Amino acid sequence: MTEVLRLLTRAQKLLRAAADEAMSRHGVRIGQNLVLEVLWQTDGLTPGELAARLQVTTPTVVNTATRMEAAGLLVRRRDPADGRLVRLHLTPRARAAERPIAEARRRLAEHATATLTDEERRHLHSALQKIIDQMTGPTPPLDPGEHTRSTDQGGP
Amino acid sequence: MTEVLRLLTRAQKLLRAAADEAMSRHGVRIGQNLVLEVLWQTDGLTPGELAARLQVTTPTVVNTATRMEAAGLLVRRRDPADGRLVRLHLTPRARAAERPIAEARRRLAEHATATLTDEERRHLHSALQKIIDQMTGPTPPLDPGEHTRSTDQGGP
DNA sequence: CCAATCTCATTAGCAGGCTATCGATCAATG
DNA sequence: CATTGATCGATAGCCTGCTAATGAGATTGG
Repeated sequence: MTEVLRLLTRAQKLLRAAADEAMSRHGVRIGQNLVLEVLWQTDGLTPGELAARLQVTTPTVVNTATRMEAAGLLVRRRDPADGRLVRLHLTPRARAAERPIAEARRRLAEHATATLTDEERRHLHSALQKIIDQMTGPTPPLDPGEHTRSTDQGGP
Repeated sequence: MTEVLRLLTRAQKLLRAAADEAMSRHGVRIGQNLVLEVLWQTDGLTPGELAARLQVTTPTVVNTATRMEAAGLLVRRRDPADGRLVRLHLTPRARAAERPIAEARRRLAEHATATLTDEERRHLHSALQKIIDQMTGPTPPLDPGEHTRSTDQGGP
C-alpha cells in the first residue's frame, strides 16, 4: 500500500537528478528551469506571479531569481507604475537556452517512458491526476487569490 | 509527453508535504522518518550502510543523524572493533514514535490512493517500476570512477 | 615495522524547498 | 495631508539533498 508512494518518490528523484544533469550542461539548474519555462512564455512577470504559477512560495522564486541574475540569465527591473513590484526579464543568454533545453527535456521524457505503452502512459497520467485531485481537493491548501497561507484551520 | 513528468513531480511534492506535516506532529521530520524506518528494523547501522539502503549520500545521513541526535531520537556510538565506524542507535523516544508514525503513514497512503481502484493501483505501481528500471538500468547515471563533470561537453 | 593506500565519517559549501519576519510602497480613510 | 492597513519583495533561518575536500583510523606491501 505505501509501496506505491515509495516508488513515486524514487522515480521522481531519479527524474529530477537526470533533468538537473541534462540542463546543467546548458548552464541552467533544475529549479531555474522552472522559472525559465514560464518566462519564455511570458516575460516580465513578478516573483509573486511566478510563485503562483509554479506553485512554490515567493521566497523560493526570489532566491532562485537571485542565482539566475548572478548567472546572467535574467535582470530585475522595478515596475515604474508600482514601486513594490519587481519584474523579471530574461537576457539573450536565457533565450538562447530555450531550444536546447526544451529538446533535452523532451528527450528525457521520452527516455523515461520508453518502455511504457501508450495505454500505460494514459493510465499513469490519470492515476497521478487522481492522486493530485485527492490531495488538493478535499483539503484545499490554496485558496484562489490567497497564496501560501498557513495550514491553520482552527478558529482564532 | 512531458506532462506526465510534471504530474509526477506535483504529486510527489504534495505527498511529501502531507507526510512531513503528519510526522511533524510526532516530532519527526520527513527526512528523519526515512532513517527511522530502517533503524526500526535494524538498529545500530552505520551512516554509510544507511545511506546505501536509503539511496542517498553519506553526508545526507550524517547531517540528518546530527539533527536527530539533537532531537533526542538517536545516539552515536563508535564501533569498538573498528574506530572508523559510527553506529547509530535509536533512543526510547524514537521507538515510541514507531507506532503512531507507521499509522500516520498508512493513513496517508490510503487517503492519497482512495480514488483509485485496485487495478489502477497495480497499473500505477508497474508503470512507476518501469520508469525506475528505465532510469537505473540501461543507462547507469554514474560510472564508478567517472564524475559527471557538467557544463563542458566540448573537446579539449 | 612502517609507509602508502584505502575506507569511513565529518565538514564546507551549494541548490532548492519551506515559514516567519522585515522594510518599503501603495491605497484608503479620516 | 497624514496615518493606517494591505501588499509585495527581500532576508533570516530551517530541512533535505548533493559534491568536494578533510581527517581519523585500518590494511597492506615492501
